[in-house]
Amino acid sequence: MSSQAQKGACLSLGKETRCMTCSLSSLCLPLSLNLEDIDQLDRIIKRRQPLKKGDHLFRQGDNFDSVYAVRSGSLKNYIMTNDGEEQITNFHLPSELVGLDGVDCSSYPVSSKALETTTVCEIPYSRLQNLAQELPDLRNQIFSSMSKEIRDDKQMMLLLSKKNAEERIATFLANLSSRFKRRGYSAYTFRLPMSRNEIGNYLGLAVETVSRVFTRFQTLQLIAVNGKEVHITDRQQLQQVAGVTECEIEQPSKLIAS
Amino acid sequence: MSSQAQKGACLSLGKETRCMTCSLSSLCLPLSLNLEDIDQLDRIIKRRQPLKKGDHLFRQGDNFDSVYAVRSGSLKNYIMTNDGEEQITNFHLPSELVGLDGVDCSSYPVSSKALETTTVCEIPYSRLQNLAQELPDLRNQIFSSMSKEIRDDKQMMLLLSKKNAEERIATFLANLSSRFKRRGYSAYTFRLPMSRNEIGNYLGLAVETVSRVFTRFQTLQLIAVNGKEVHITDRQQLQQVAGVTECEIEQPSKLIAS
DNA sequence: ACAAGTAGTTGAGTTGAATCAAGCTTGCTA
DNA sequence: TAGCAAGCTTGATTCAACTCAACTACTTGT
Repeated sequence: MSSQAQKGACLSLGKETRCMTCSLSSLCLPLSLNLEDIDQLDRIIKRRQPLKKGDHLFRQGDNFDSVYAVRSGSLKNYIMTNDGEEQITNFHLPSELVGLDGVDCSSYPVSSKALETTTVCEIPYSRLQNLAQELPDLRNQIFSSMSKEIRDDKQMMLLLSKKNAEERIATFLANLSSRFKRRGYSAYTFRLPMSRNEIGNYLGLAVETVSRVFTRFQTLQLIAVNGKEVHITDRQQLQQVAGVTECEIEQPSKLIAS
Repeated sequence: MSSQAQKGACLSLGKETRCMTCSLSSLCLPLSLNLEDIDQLDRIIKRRQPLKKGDHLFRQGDNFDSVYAVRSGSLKNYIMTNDGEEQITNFHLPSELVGLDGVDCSSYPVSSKALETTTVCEIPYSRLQNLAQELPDLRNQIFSSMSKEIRDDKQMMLLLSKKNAEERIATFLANLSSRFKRRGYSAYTFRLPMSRNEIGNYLGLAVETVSRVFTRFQTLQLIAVNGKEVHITDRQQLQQVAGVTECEIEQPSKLIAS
């Protein structure tokens, strides 16, 4: 478990860790920043102590000062409803940026909590802002990340407003599969970092429904599940149930493609 | 109808229209750009011929080249599902920016269609990008708009995944009310620019359900409806049904507040 | 001014997912 | 390693919203 969590982390840990040598840099900095630019970015990034499962990276209402890149582990972001219920708005895997939705607020509009032992790179926003002025590529990268988040959110709205339970879960699994694949893990066998409860919360379904659909998908030979371990037996069929074509699941951005 | 649509438009129409004299500038450019900055922005903005009801501002897949500010009228943005159904992701009222979710794509990820006669200011993205490099305030303004959109999207997810039909419609009406108020219209009496069908599509409800809830709200003396004309009789109660506090409906951004 | 189509309302019946309830499994800790 | 709590699964029942259907009220075009 610990070894799996480390796979996505930087090659050399400790104080000497640099963006330039980080195995994630091609994902969290997909544009071709030149070496000098990377070096500048490197200098403002703080490496933090790992978060333990259940620790908060930040809480809704906390003073907004930094954005974060996940290095290993995973996070859930959630907002609170008036009656104290939580609504999960996102799960974050290694290389993904967290906290950009706080940019124009004095405080974070969501809470972010570790689902397992998790390490992040902290990027103080005020310094990022200064740096963005000098580095057009970096600035575009931030625009790009935000714009991707907006697009993903629209897809999520579609899911929540039009898809039934089976389609939601198929979409969720196919999406996770693509994200793991992109990060060099298997697209077919992976471990869910979140509970059934959290999946249901995120997808707008009751836990029981999540459980039932998992069982149904196993009967249909689409997946094989053992606790949190998932094996996708028929990826194509799963994507068909999801009602999406491959490219919709994780659309490569213009900048990555070029 | 036409006169109402014009209220939000620039004070002087025609070729001489300038951001500086536009009654919307405090909304679409809420930060304190200095006069020189506004002048620079002014030079890159194109005023377009009004769109007629049903005209597209752009279509999903169109080459991304500009973002737009609505001057008068209204737009709906929508994505297409695989089976050709549309999912409305947003309605846009005067002063709101449209098209920012295309920033890191070569093409718009959504379509945008006029709900009535609508005028927009076109801002060519390549030139905005150059300008953003020189004007930190403008750059922050763009970050800010995108980040607000992300926050709104999260609230929409909460609505779609946790709220029932009554809560959804109350939230929708309370939100529109706040947006009209902010633009100098009445918060209590306004005209819905969209059909019941479009409201249902947006909120993840059947048309019939929208209609029934409208009727129920009238019986409860929360609102009075006559076709597309809505009068809010008990705003406080409506907000209570919506399950939000006033500030959540249209959260002022840090930049506007400061 | 009228016909025809579109948008909105209302009622009846159906249904997919929620809720309630109970049993099972896993993992922690004392 | 026994005992307990939390997470997960499965079944039975309920219910909010959907679908289908019929009717009414507006538009719009000729």
